[in-house]
Amino acid sequence: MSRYDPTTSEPRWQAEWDSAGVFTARHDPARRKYYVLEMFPYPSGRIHMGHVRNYTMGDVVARTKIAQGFSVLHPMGWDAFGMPAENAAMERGGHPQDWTYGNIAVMKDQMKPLGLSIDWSRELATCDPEYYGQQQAMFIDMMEAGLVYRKAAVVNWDPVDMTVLANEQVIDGKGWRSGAEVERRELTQWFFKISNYSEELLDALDGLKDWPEKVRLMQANWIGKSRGLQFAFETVGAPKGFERLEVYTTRPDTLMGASFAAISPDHPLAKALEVKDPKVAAFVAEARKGGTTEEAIETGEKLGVDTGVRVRHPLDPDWELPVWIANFILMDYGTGAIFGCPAHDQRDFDFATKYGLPIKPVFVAEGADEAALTEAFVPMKSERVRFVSGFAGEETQTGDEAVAAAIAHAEKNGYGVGVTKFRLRDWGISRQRYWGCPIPVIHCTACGVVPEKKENLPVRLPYDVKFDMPGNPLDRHPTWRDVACPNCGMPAKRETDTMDTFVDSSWYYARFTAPRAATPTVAAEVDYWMNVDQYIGGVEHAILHLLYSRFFARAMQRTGNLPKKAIEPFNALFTQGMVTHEIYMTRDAAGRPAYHLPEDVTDGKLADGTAVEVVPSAKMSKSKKNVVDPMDIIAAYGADTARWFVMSDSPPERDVEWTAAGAEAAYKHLNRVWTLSDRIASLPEATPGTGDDDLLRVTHRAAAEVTRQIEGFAFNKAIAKLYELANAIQKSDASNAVQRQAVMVLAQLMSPMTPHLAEDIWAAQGGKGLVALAPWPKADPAMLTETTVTLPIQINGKRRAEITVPKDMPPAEVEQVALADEAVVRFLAGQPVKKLIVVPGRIVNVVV
RNA sequence: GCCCGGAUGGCGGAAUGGUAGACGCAGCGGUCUCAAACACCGCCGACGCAAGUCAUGCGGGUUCGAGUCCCGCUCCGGGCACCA
Repeated sequence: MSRYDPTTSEPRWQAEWDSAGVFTARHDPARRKYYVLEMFPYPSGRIHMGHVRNYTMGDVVARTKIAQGFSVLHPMGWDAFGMPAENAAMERGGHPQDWTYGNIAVMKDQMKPLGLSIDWSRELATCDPEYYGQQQAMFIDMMEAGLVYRKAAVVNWDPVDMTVLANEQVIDGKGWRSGAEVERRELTQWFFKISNYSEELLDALDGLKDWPEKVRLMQANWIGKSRGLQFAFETVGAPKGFERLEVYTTRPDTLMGASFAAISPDHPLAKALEVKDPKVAAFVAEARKGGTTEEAIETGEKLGVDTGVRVRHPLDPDWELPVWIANFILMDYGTGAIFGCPAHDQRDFDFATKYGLPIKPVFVAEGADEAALTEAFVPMKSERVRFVSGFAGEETQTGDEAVAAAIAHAEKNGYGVGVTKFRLRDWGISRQRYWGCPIPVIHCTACGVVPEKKENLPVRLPYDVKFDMPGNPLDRHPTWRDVACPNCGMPAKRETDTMDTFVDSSWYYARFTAPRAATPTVAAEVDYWMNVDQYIGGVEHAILHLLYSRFFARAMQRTGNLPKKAIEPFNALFTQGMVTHEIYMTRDAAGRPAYHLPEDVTDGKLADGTAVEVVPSAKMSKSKKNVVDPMDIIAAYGADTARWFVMSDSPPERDVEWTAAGAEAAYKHLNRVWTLSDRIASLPEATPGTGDDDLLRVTHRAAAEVTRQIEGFAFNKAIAKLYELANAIQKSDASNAVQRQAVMVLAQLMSPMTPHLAEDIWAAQGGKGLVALAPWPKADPAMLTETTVTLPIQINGKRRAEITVPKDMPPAEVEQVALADEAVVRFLAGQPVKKLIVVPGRIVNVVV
């Protein structure tokens, strides 16, 4: 008898895998490659259970593919630029670079004991000049390709700290440190022309068959292709230069219901009016308060001011509409100006009701009378409506038909044109921060904006910076900032904005194929390894990161940095759920919450006996202290227990709640499996038994099922099957040889999830070499077939009996057997059978 | 506010439109033990003595048959372009 002892055996197997080079990715043209990638972590300080879950999923895929004979690339890196490093420097002193590299060292040390099949020789960090220098080279390539430009864009401005704030740093419209009311302010910023690819990024979604449907839908809605009418109102009483007001609408069919026009507070007309009209100026100033997020704008109180300017209705020159400035209109979408049709848009309805503007229906529900509206009538697109006013006539039609008719009418009569627009905006990448990739351009008074010469790359971040005052320290760094113009040699200034960290993460997957190359990528390596076959990460990245990566793949190909294929970076995507935990909270006298770590809470009480309030499970977060440190679990039970737990029970796309009981149960099961193997190993050679064939069939069926479930990303179901196989071996009375065979297959099938225990069992049963390299078990189809089948019999849809018949019995015979069944006869009680439905191999339903 | 998901026993969950609750946890009963723990065996949706009835967030609908499809809600979660 020997004990399951993960603490000593896990490091031993990790050393064995290392020395055998099991996980080193090899460019081997003779073998099929498989590239599996998990979204790389931000080096926040310590790994958490979410990381364990994410990387274990990737590991299961990678290990299965290795066993199936693929040449596997499974790399790891660090998304190492970002705000937290600067925040740490401001709060605790120190330097973002030191903080970041320190965290990377700690987290790497924490990841090693998990026994992940990572090729660490390809490790990269985005804050490494070796990485961001290549990124700068690509930025310059993109400039040359016309994919980069500058324009004014709004940012969150903290008027007290005199600094730009991230959306995260705006809390209830106020700066997180100063508490001052945030304003929207315009700044000249760098942009990538992702909008050049709107149509293509949308169309190509159809080809992403192995992406979750919901992610494709979210991206499609985000890109937001719409067909609408663009036309211009003729203005009355507007300042010079504003004789026309351009409007885009997706609902031109409601034009006859217009009761006002409205423009964004950021619209040029609003800016022109604010100069001369104090009332407008006051409103616009008020409307610019608050953050820049669409959520803040859309959920705030809808306010407006009448500018006094009027516009003529395009279909009736005598009909004038007032022009309002409204705080809910986004300058970034359409033309920043709309017409309001209160009868058929709820937001316009609320606005009109509030300010006493007319509400005039254009159509009513088919068959309904025209009556006063209590809310906007917005039909579904396919719903037929009856027009009661306007050019579209009296006939009924659907919304889609009406829109098309209205565009046709406008084009025929020359007052507007049908246009296709996208909601997707260009990608603003400028950040007024230090800890990011410097934008490699120089501003020269004579030459304008000049890219840095490629031979001068990387433009390195200076180390000697201080974070003792708000703002970007690069702005205050004279020797770094003040340089000679690369073009004319005259004194010039370096761009001090750095890049959005999403840029860093938009191409790292390609860099992994040649992480040390002197160019961003290397054709031969990209050709072999790309695309990523399986990408795994959180659903919170469903839109931005994934869309930016898809854009970057295209931009890189355009600039020759991603040769040949790789138009789509990720062939298959899996979005995993979060790891959650209950939150334990107490309140102080003032009612402010205090949070407590799970390890400090026993039976709902703190050590001093205070009862805690239990808040339902939520994403593990440091601020709520509902975290379990993976290192504690590994120390107590070993990595395999943590891995087995996060893969069992919950489906991987859903959240999983970490519970101490669950971890304990996982540990117990692994012990049971070890004990089972140990018992079989200690049986004398050639111990006879009964039921060999049964156990073999169970083993083959398990191999088939587990493989199917792993390949379908249903790890919880794979684990359920592994429980069944372990239970079956436990109960079996088969011969020693067959039991050994079964337990070795069990070890192999478990090896992606619990690789160390699998090696232990493999070795104990006399397996050759490492189980990590043993060929994946293949089920014999002959062992999977059944000869009989049990069919439930329903009477009027309720299950009343069951029969067991040969699998291939013809339906007519099944009917006879079913109707002759004693229970069926009893239930029918002589009633005539109206209908009999036999679904072969499935069910019989008798209708009376 | 807008876009996208989710909801099934005490708990996590399973179920190509075809026997609702696989598998696991907790619980209950038993074996072993002086005893406890461990381990092992068995039971385990609710109500009912039983036959059976009721059960997949709520309200409708389609179907021989609905957890699954359709319509209308509720609650919870993710995203909303400077968190990563």
